[in-house]
Amino acid sequence: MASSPVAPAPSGSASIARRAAPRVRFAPSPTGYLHIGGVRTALFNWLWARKHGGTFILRIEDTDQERSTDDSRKVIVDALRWLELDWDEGPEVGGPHGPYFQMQRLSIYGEFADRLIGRGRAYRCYCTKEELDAQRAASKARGPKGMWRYPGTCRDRKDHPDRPFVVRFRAPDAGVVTYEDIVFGAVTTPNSAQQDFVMLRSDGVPLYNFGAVVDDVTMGITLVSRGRDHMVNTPPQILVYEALDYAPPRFAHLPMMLAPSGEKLSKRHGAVSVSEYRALGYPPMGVLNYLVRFGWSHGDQEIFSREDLIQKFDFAQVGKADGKFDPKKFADVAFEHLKRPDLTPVRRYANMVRPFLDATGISDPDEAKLLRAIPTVRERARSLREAAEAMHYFFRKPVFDEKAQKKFLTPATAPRLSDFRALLVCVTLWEEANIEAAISSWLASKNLAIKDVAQPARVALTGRTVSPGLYEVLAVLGREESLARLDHAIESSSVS
RNA sequence: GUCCCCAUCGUCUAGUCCGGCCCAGGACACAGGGUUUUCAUCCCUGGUACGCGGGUUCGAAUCCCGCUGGGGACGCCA
Repeated sequence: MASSPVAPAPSGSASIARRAAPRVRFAPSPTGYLHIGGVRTALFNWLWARKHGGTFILRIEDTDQERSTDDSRKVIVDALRWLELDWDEGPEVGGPHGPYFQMQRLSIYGEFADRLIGRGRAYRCYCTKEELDAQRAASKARGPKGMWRYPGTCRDRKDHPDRPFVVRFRAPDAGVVTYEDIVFGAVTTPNSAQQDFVMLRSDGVPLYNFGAVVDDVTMGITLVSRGRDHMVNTPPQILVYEALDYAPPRFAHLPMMLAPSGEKLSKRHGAVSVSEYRALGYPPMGVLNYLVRFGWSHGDQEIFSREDLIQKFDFAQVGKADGKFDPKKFADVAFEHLKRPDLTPVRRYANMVRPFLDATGISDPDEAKLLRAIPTVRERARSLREAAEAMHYFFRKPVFDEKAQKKFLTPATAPRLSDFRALLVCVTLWEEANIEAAISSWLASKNLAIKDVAQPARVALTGRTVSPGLYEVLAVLGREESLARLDHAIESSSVS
């Protein structure tokens, strides 16, 4: 297998040999939704590639045919696209090292397995699953402390051309594997702890520790970053690299993200999939920002734009300790992104909030009005869903909240509202500052405070007692619409 | 049982590599207060942490050892 073409080395005279552009990958198995912990892994890899002008590869590890589904593949791809974690090679974009689905690479694994068998580093094992299961059960029965390991029954057995077999790796009996983890430092594991693991199933489909290595080798992966739960797989994988005569890539394991309770983060702890967070109305960068700060830090900085992150991210600042997911902190980080126009420009905000507006029945909001409305709801909406809830009444006739109407739109308040409307008619240039100025002088002349009209006017204009500032609401609504709503409210107050 | 990893406020973390600037800083959360036309935003104040025990040192959150606690793995799952 040809080693992969990487970026050309800097020309000869350069005294400092620069490391070649990294090739990293995210390799999910399409067996469900895209877990938020998986996103963090994808993000760190993506960041590393983008920072160093490297290549980010998406590889689908679909060898578990029982659980893999095409739907799930689609969900993962959609989620990554939504998060804008774009891949340079992989499904839908192709690339020179494909295919990027493991089930389409079966012949490659077969080749590599044969090579290992030829070198005596792997062998065919004819033990049946039933036999092995029986042995496992027996050892379990012998005592709770006896964990079963494959005893190497077929290590020196002769080949049976007519019997089904799996291919096992021949693990060394002595020695150690040591590797330098970028985040955890030197990790040494004795080979005596390894066993002859299965590389290829009886149907020729590879298992994780073999498939991943073959793919990483043939795809030219230079750095593998994955969850700490995979750290135990690294020594056996390194053994395979060595048996194959390839230099292993660098490894950077990531501490795990647990549920607030300290358990493994799963569905029963609430939203864990990207699609759920998306549906809840959190912006992609909010999700990414929370995730990146989980296990990584850049001094005291909490909030990052995508560009900022690419510039500042480094595995050197990744911590080793596992942590617990905090929904409140998550919501706050997401809110910060929604609040700040420098992080979420108004047009982007508009695009993101539209589907949520649509869900409230506003399918084609007036663009100019939407752009005017967004700044007024930014700081009171912690999610896009809340944003839609906080502004849908700008786009349709308000429905009066019953209690609000009873309290603020009464025959007693009607005259004041009429006065209020009359003064607004005189405002020629309909802008917030002008509106405010006009109202202020009217208030002064009448010896009133804004308090005295604000709530009735608010209910008249929005239907509710809670809304952005009165002047802002008027400005968003526009002259005609404001006057019309006031008219309607005055009418219904006098009637009641 | 075997192997691997980890350990600073309730939570995410800075500080740990190169010991003194840390009687430990930031953020979220929590409690109290302020600004305010509603709701928010915003601002101020407060409490709470270096798991324990030994070393080394003039001096340790920082270095070493042990303990305890937590996590991961031991599949024809990934």
